[in-house]
This record gives sequence, C-alpha cells and structure tokens, in this order.
Amino acid sequence: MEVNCLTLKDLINPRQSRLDFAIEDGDNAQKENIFVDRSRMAPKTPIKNEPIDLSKQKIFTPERNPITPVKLVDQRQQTEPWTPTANLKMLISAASPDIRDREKKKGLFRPIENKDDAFTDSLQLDVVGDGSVDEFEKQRPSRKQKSLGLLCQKFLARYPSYPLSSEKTTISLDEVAVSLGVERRRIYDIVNVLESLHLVSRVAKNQYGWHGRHSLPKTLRSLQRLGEEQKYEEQMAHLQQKELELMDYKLGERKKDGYPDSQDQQLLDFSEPDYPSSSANSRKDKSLRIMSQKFVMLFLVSKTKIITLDVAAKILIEESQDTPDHSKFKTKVRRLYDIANVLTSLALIKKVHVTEERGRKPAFKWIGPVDFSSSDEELVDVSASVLPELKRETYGQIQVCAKQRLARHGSFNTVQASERIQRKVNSEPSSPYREEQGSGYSLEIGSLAAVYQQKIEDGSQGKAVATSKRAMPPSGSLDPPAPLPGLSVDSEYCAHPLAHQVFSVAQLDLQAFPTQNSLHGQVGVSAASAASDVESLKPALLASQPLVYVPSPSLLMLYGRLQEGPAPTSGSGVPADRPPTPSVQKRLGEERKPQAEEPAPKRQSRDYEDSPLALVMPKKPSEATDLTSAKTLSNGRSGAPEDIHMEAQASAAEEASGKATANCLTSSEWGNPSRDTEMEKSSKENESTKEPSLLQYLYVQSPAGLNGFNVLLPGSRNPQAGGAPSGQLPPLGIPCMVLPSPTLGPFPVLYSPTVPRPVSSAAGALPGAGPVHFGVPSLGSTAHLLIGPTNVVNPKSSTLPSADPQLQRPRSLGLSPEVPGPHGIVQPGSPGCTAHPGSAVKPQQVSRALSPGGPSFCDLGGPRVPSVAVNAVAVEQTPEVTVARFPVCPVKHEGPSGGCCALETKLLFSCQSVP
DNA sequence: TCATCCCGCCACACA
DNA sequence: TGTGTGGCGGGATGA
Repeated sequence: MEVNCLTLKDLINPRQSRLDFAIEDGDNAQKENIFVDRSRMAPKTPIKNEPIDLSKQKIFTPERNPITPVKLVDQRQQTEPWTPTANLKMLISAASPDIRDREKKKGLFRPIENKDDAFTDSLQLDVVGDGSVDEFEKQRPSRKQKSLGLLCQKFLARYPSYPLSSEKTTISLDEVAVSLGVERRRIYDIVNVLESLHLVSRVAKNQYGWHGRHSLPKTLRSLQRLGEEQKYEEQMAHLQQKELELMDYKLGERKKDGYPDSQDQQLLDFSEPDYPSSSANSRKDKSLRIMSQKFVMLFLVSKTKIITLDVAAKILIEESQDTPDHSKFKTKVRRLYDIANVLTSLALIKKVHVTEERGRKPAFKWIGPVDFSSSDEELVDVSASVLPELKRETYGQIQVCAKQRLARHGSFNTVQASERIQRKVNSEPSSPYREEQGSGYSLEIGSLAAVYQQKIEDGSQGKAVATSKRAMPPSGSLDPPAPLPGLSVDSEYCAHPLAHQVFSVAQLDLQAFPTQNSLHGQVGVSAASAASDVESLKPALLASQPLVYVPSPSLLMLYGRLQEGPAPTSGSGVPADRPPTPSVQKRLGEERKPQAEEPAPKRQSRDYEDSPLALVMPKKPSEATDLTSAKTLSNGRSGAPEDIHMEAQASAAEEASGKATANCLTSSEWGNPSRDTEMEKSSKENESTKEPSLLQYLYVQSPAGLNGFNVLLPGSRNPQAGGAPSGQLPPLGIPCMVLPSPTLGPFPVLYSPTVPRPVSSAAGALPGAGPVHFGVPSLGSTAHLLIGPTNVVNPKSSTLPSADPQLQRPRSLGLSPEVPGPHGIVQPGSPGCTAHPGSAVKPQQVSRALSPGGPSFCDLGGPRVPSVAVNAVAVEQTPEVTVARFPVCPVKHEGPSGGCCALETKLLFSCQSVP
C-alpha cells in the first residue's frame, strides 16, 4: 500500500510541511481500531474466565495449539490453554486452590459482551473439534477486536455525545465493564482519558458522570492556552530537532531551557467539587489523565498538529522528572498508545506516520476542532469528528437538510460548511466508524444536529431564535403561550401568537433512531439538518401533514396545518392569509416526498436542551392535495376506510391548564397515500359547527404544578358536527394530550390520519376539551399509533381525568395506566395497550393492539425501558376501523438511580365507540 | 524485527 | 482488611 510520511523536519517547520500529501492517511493506523461488528467477530480464543467445556478442549493439545507450548499439564484439563500466560496460570491454579477459586470468581464476572464470544466459542469449539487448527486460528478473536480503541468506541456509543443538560447520566464502571465484556481495569483507562477532557467526571466510587462533548471546546481551549503557556511548541521543536541529531535526550535540558518542571498542578482539574470522591485528586497516579491532557496540549499548540509518540513521551517524561531511562520511555509510550486510542475513538486524533532518517515513526495528527471560537469552522470540526461515526447515507441526508436550512441563514455559510464536512468525511475512508458504528451513529448524528442547530441559532439570532425561545418556555412557566417545545416554528407560522401555531415536523426515518438514542434522550438522526430543515418543511406541513409524531427522546410532537388565527373555518383548511394553492400544495407534496425518505431533522441544541424535539411521522405522508378537494373528500368520501381525518373539539384550555394560555395547534389531515389529503382548519370558537375534518389543538404551556408538562388540547369543535357519515371510519378520539417535558425520555407516538368523527366530550378535568378523532382505517396496514420507550409511573391521580361518559361506563377500562396484559396478545375486551420499555411499537403492533373486537389490551413487549402505558379506555372496532379514545395525563417518574427524576408522560386515551 | 498494546499483577489510598 | 484505582511492564500479536 502506498504510504506517505512526514519527516521530522516537516513537523518542526510547518511552513515546509508536506502535510498535504505526506501524511499517511491513517488507514493503516486506523485499522487497529476498526470497529468490528460483534456479530461478525470471530473470537479466536475463549474469553478468560469463561467457562469452557473441557470435553472440547482435548483438541487443544500443544500440538494443535502451538501458540501455547505447555508441558506437564494435561491440556484437556486446562481452561485456558490458548496462551503461555494462561497455561502458567493453569499451572499455578493447579498448585493453589486459592488461586483457583479466584479464577473461578472471575469467571462469574465474565463480561456479558463476551457471551457472544462464549457462544461463538462454544460453537467454534465444536467446529474446531471437527475442523482444523486453521479454522480455530481464524476464529480466534483478534487482539484488534479487543483493542482499547474499539472498546472505547463501544463505550462512547453508549452515551450521547451531546446529552441534554437536564439528563444526568451516571456511568457505573462495573456495569459498563460487564456490558462491554471487559475488566474494569480497561474502563479505567477509558474514563481517565475521557475525564481529562471533561467528558466524564468521577462522581463516586465506581461511578462517573457523563457530560458529553458539550464542554469539549471549552476544555480544549483551556488546554490550548495552558499548552501555550507551557511552551510546548518550543519543547516539541526542541526535541524534534534533537531527534534529528540523536535519538537520546538528556534530563535537565528542559530546565536549562527554562521550561517548568511540571505543570501537573496547572492542568485542568475537572474534579467535581460537589462530588464526594476527591481521593483521585490527591493521588499521584493521575498520570493517565494528566498525560492525556498534556498530550492534547501538544497537539493544540503544534502548528503541524502532528505529534510523534517519541516526542510526546519525552516531553512527558521530562515534565514528570522521571529518570529518563529507556524503560520509562517505553512505559510512557505504552501509555500514550492507550491515550491515543481513546482520543482516536473520540475522533480527535488519527494515526499517521512520519519518516525521518531513522525510518518511519508513529505519530498522531490532530483532527479535532482547532478553532474554539464558536465559528463555522467549529461546526465543521465538530461535525468532522462526529460524521465519521455516521452512516454515509445518513450524513447525506443531514447535509441535504442542512443545506436547505443553512441556506436561509446568511450568517452561516452552511453549504460551504457542509461541503467541508463532506470532504472531511470523504477524506477519511479509513474511519473505523464509517460503516460499522451501528447504534452509535444516530447518536452522533443527533449530536451533529445539535451542533448545527446551535450554530444556526447562534449565527442567525433571527426569528428562528426568537421562535425557538418561545418554543421552549421554562417548565411550569405561565408566560405567553409557546408552541410545542423543541419545534422549529417559523415566524410566518407564528403570525398569530395567541391563535394557532404550526409546528413543523420533518419526516423521520424511525429506523434511524436506535432505541439507544431514545434511551439517552438523544436527538435522532439528521437532527442537525433536521433542525435546519424544519422551516423548509413547513410548507409541506401545510400541504398534507395532519398530525405527525416523530419518535423523539424527549418529545411527543404533534404538528399540523398552520392556523394563522382564530379565523373561521370555511372548511378549506387554508389559513386566510396563506391560502394554499393547488400548485403550492403539489410542490409541497413533491418536496415532502423526498423528505419522507430522509431522516427528519430534529432540533436539539443547547438552547433547546430542555425542549422537546420535533417528532416525525415515520410514515410517508400522502401526497399533497388541494384543500378544496380534500374537503370534498372529507365530506364525500368520508365513508371510505382509507380516509383519515382528525378532528378536534372545542376545548377550554384555560380550564384545563389553569392560568396557562393556550395556543391552538392545528393539524391538517392526510389520507391514504393513494388518496388526496383533506385539510381543514378550525378555530376553537367556531369549530363546533364546522366540519370536523380539521384537527385543532390547543397548546397549553405547562402550568405550574404540571412539572413542565405541556398540555395539548384539542381545539374547539362541536362534537356533533363532523360526525362521520355512516360507514365512515371511526376515529380515535383523543380528548387531550399532555406533552412530556424536555426531561422526558423518548416518547414516540405516531398518529395516523383521522377522519372527522363526533365524539362526546371528554376529560372531566378539561371541560370543553373535545376529543380529537383519529380515524384508524384498517389498523392493519398503516401506522397509527407508535409508542416508544419511556418510563411510566402510575399516575395515581390523573390530572386529566376523563369525564367522558364512555370512560365511566362499565366497559371503560378506567385510566389505570399500567394495566398489565398478556404479552403480544390482543385480547378483545381488554382495556388498553401497553408498550413496554424499549419497544417502539410498530404500526403493525399497534394495529394488533387495537385489534378488531373492541377494547383490547396488549403488551407490545420490549426490553429494559420502563413501559409506556397507553390504555385505550375504550376501543371500538368495526370491520373497517378501530376507534379508541385516550386520555392523557402526566406522571412523574423517578429515575432508576433515584437521583434524577425524569418526568414521564403517560398517555391515556379514552376511546369512544362509534355510533 | 519492530510497532502495538492486551493483559493483569500489584501497589497505593481509603473506608 | 477489603476494595477501588490505576501504574506498570511482560509479552503476545500483527505488519
């Protein structure tokens, strides 16, 4: 392979650098840390401490396993014949019962992750038994697969790069060690380096707090400043110059040069004063942390951004005043490898090689941010560090969205930035993350999105910011009404602050949101671009998106048509000041279609950390259609099963939320992809007599006492009006909804298009709040309700008790939120549907949940995450459709750790049978 | 042969 | 004395 190397001279004199062409791309270096899909990992050796079927070990005789020449001991009785060390241990174990016990204990602690390996091993052993040594050798786990870099990647994949400020992620070293299948010792190596960059901080024994990359720029800036103060640049130049002369160095040279003896005390101390454990601060053995910081400093002050391990090691050794013997040097280099692996996983550096008279030397190049002044470049840099962890296609989607959005902001040359990002990504074909990152990249995308969003916000400070701010009112604030938190609200959609506001929602690819993301409250894919793309999607929303929910870690979002004001509804569903024209609609629809195939941008920025994120309808929206025709369809074809309508009834938001002001949210409707979409709008005052096809919600800013919950109430609408014609698909009636606060975990809910439908008033606590009807045509095929993982706590006292008579009927299942039910079984007559933790209810599942036969309850199953209980108080099903009503109430959930309480929302929908 | 770095022993700090 | 941490370097692995 072709290798380009730098020379030390190049490093010393950046002006003469041949970086442009001389730096080894790191392909080779990166190989060491290439992420290997575990599913494809072929362990070559059994994990230590792993129980081994001795009966199968007979095959591993010294002859067959030349790697471990063992004598005297019968291989068949050895559990770890793979290495000389293992054999030695075996010998010792045989001689010492204590040691044996110890090893036994370790076995019990065998990493979970290696279960795969164990399983594989088992299989492989069988294979080997029938196969050859070569086969065995092939399947032995490569040390690369156990590298610290890969381990670090796995570690990082567990946590969001940019966690919400509200979420406190605690890292249990034991847990992580077990989860990742390594000894805790390895985790220490990782967290020590991460701690040096303040990505984590020690909070207690065996506990670390995850901070993410939020403060990374700040940290790097500090390190850079410190590095400059330490004159590292001079030291490097000095050492590198000496390298050219001789490979040795003399202790004391640094002193002669006037360099400080040690900057240990000057290094950034990220110890959390609030945290009890400070022992680590006093220990001399923080060297890995300190070394890491110094190592980073070297890069930050280096003009070439390339540091050889030799130079770094020498500088570090000299600073520590260690005796400059070769042993120390080797040790330092080893440690630097450890650090470099972690930094590489963080995409801050990459390995390169430099050549000099003595040959090729390993070095690392800084690829992290170099400008911490919050410039566009920062975005690029940060993005570059993130993008490698993204799938290419996802990146492309992000970029597309970013361009759309960024193009609108003159202060931020986003297109250029995105192009640079693209170049960066392209220039790193060896990125270990590119193809394999799996669950990690969506997190990174979210991070990127956050960065983008932040940049956009910072750069424009325009209406977007203003609207954004409004979109995220303080929890419990009774300030002026705000649109749904986290939503990007275009000013033109907010023309009527007190009236209706439209929430833009981008199409989102649900698959782009691994559960992990949700679990961590991380923004989903293309959030970055998504955020930027929100505006561009607004038209689309007007076009046909009635109501869309995008799975979001912290937000349940609903969007629909913009309603410029309490304007009377003519049934056209078109705002008076924004009469959508067929052409526009069509165009919008066309624009949206591609969107549907792209991850919807979601916004998550520091400004909105506490803000819920826009949810996107995973289902591809129907084609945009003429409103008029839509209306016609609504009336004329309402009976068609495919027609989906959403209807909101008049509601007294104030009553429901107390003093909270309310904003009306309208949702347009979209029908079956094959059919035109009907759009209607209504105002809460006069909707009662209008056609029920228009969905309208009242957004009530979370009033005090609701813990930040935002209440979304159906707009005013006359229950009698909009009655679905006979034969029309019965809609789901949703009297009210409580939006989770920003701190809420993922709460993806997807509603399908609905058909107008007369529903009795619901929510006694919310008098006047009419139900929103969701027509659920053939629940079987279309996604109607998507429940994502979230923690649900039994709201002993629902703040929004349903007053719907239906709910009080014997058949009503009550509002009991967490009604256990048979897993995966839809039982007619059962009260509701419960989505268990970690399970994103798929449309099909929901359909099953709301199976024909009336009220039903189903346990959708799902791992690990507390469940979201969605109890359909009543489910009515006709041959064509199932109708259900759900009341919603907020609940408070205490996190597993007991430390941080996360508000959870439990959606309780009351359902009303269709007459 | 050399670059890498896994692995785990063992010392130190605390509780 | 037990446990959490992490320094340290032997030696395995891959190029």
